[in-house]
Amino acid sequence: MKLKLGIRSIGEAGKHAFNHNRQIIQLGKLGKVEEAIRIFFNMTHKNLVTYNSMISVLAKNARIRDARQLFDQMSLRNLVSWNTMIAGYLHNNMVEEASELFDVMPERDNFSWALMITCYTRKGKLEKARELLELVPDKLDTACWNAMIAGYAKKGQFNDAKKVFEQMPAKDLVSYNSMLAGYTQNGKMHLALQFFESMTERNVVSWNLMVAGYVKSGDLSSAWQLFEKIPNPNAVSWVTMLCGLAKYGKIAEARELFDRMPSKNVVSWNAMIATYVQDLQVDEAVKLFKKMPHKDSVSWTTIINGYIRVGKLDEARQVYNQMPCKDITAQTALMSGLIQNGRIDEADQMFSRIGAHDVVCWNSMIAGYSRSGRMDEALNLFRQMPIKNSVSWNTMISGYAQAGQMDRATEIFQAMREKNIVSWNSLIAGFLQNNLYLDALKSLVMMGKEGKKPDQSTFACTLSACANLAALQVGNQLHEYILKSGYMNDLFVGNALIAMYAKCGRVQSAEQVFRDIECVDLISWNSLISGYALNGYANKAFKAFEQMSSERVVPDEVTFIGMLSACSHAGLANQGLDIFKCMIEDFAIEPLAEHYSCLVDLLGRVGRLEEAFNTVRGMKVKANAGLWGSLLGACRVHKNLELGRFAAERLFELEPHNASNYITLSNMHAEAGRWEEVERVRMLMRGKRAGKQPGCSWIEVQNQIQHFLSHDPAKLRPKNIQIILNTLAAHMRDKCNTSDMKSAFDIL
DNA sequence: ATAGGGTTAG
Repeated sequence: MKLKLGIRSIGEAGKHAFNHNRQIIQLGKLGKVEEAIRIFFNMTHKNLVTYNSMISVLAKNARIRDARQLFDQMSLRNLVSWNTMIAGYLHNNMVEEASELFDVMPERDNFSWALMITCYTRKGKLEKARELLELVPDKLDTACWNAMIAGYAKKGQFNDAKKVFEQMPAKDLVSYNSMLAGYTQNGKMHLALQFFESMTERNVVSWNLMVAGYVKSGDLSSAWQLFEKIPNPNAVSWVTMLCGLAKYGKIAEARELFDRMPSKNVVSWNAMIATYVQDLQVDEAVKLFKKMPHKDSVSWTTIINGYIRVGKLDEARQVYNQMPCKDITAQTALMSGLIQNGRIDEADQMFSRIGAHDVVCWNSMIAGYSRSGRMDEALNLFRQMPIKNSVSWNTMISGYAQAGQMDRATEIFQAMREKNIVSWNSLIAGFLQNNLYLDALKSLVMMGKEGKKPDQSTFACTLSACANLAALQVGNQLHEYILKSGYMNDLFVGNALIAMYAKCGRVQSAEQVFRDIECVDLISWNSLISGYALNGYANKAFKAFEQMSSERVVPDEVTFIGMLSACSHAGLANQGLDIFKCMIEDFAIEPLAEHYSCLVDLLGRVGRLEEAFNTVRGMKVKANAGLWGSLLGACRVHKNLELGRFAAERLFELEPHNASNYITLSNMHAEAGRWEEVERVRMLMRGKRAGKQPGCSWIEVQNQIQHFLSHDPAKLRPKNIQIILNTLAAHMRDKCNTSDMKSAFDIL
């Protein structure tokens, strides 16, 4: 009797534990770790599964250290406990820790081997994964083989993937899909289609892969055709197609699809909300958010981010406050919102109050400090964070680079164990930002030696640095490199090349690149037009504008900045005015301060100062320093002291520490013989402690950068350069009215 | 009920 009762009570306790274990797992999936932990501690009858489940939940919710602690505390472990812990490390990208456990575990099964192989493939250590695959005792278990195929396929090593695929004794559908994923994820849709059609058996995952592949490669109509043929589309199929439409701006079509979905899950709702957020239609997003039956943390976070993206921080905070269970993602979202609005100290307070930071949260705070130039605080956090990922390291590298501390950036870079493309890009961009071309180029070469191929952003950032520095020689070398590495068809790279050549004064090369690009976009046109403008080719700019219109490319704000500045550089005031009018009336573009700035420059140069000033008075946007600077310059040339003084005073408000504004005004007074005024402005300048940044320019001659500082001692210059400068000065004196050009001679 | 391999949302 007693025994029976005992057994029954154990049975009931077991049932109890069973239910609690399930609860723990479910809460873990919802990200509610704290609640899961509470249940765990309140359980009187914990069994082995309870511990295993708790370890899994902790590991998957950024509490990997707690997970390990619990694992170590267990008096009895089974194989699942070991596998769960290894899976936890896999989830947190901690391969070394996983490998240590794998080495000491008492026995291994197929799960253990597959886990470890996946660990290595995720880190890109394919040789290591391959070694392990050879050692797997059970050759018929497909998971290990499949993990290996996926590893090769994701890296684009199709031949290796295919070899493993053909070698494996028993294939299942996942093996086929892993191969297929390799093709679709790497944009090889031709191969993908071939493989897909050769498959005798397909499931919805195979179809979904194809649709996603077409979406990714920009072939929306093929994606749609395939989507419509899917025998039993599931939620993933619908969401993939929806996001495909959203990606190409077809918001209304995406909504239509959403309304047609037979069964919507949370992900479907979240995808639609994210689509509206991405399109900055936050009100629409909120409407759906309020309607959706079950909100999860992604739904809440999307709305919070949506409000932040449109600058409504208060609304974001309200939503956050209403959120029932604030997980780390939501906390980080709001914290980033504070950072983006420059409220970094509030963000830091919030950071301190967060209990369990994950890597993303640490990284966001570090990025916040780093972007505001507070590198000491960034470093402090970086040192404190328990687990760093590549983003953490890269943030520090670009932070130091922006702060002009390339020695520190290099130190961080060298201390990094696994450098990725972004690390190299950050370092190279840093060198370029700090005018260290040679170091940048050396890094580019070193990067190649270490087996890392530069990507489009390597080229885009190096080219834009070359453009800003007019470093033509480096730009040319990059161009050759780009041609060799096959990135010429990338629009980012192509457009950066156009801009580089244009800014280096090589209009013909810019045109050549423009012609070589297979399918130009608006940015390509804008780069070309700005290039013409910059180099004084107004007629070419006009022609390009006509041609782009005939090809049905619709100009934007930037196009018109280019067009107006083309007119301005060529002294074509009336055409400029016409274009300005056309922009507003025919293209419904609201002029920005930059457009007005061009207009003022345009009118000011030809002496139409009254009109320039009336333009400024009539404008709706706030005038910027560039605009007042143009007006002041024009007033000096055309000797309008009264208006010049007005413009100068606005400039003193906007940039009180910029000495050149004070100097221009004081020179104007001097030229008019008003010596008391000269003294007054000089006093004002001293009062504001305005410092003069010496005028600086440089050109590249035979791979050497030659710097020129205004008023630098002539003896520091090479003799031949000084001779050229003197000759130039003589030419200028010959052509111009000396008193007007006085400032131009400052450099000589 | 807890651990592995292929597809979707922040």
